Amino acid sequence: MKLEPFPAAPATEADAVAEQDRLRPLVQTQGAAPEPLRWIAGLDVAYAVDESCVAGAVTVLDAETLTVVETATALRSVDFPYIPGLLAFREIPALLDALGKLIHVPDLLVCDGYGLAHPRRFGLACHLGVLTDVPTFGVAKTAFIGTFDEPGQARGDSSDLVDGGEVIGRVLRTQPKIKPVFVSTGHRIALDVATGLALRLAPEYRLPETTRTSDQASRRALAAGLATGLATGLVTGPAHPVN
DNA sequence: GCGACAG
DNA sequence: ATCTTGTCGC
Repeated sequence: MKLEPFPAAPATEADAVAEQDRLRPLVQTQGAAPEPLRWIAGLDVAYAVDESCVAGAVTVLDAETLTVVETATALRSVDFPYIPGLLAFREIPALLDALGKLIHVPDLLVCDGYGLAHPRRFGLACHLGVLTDVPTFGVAKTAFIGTFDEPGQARGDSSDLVDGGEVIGRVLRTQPKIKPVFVSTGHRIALDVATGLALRLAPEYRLPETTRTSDQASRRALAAGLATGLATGLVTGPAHPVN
């Protein structure tokens, strides 16, 4: 897997937007399920209470059994503020660090958040996909942009997420009568394919096993890190506060 | 102008 | 995102 070194955090919000505009043309919005599909990676991050430190985690699941075969984590100091639409700039550094520690090469990356269903059609899932060139899609827990009709109440029911007259994602009910999740293409995979995979990854709970396991891994890594008093050896990316 | 706003 | 345990309900 390609692992482009994450460029220094943008110095300004405008620079970050420019970076997204520069990379957006590289996104591939179509694609069948990866073949072979053996290792599926789940990615998530956990923040310290003051959001000064972030723990990124990647769990690799066996595509057949959905059991975790490997976990990699990385701690970083946070060098970019949370700005809706620019989430990737604060989470990707830690996630790339964690991906770099993997022994298994993922055939698919499942992100926490959005891909094309983004103000500039370049959410975290697209960004990570372009940087790694691995098929990617995002699964978000809450609405961000777009409008949609309430999907049916059965597991597997879904409806289109629409914005500006185009379908940018899908609202998917992974469990009967349970609040749906939002699926959107990240890179090299079609929305229908991503939706099908997302459903497969959530056979028992509302969220895919990929996000459940990586969420837990990131929290453990953060807790362990804070306890170990890593306040000294934290990987600090080139500091570039915005505003 | 005002409010909303992935994690 | 994070602060947070038990508890009501199927």
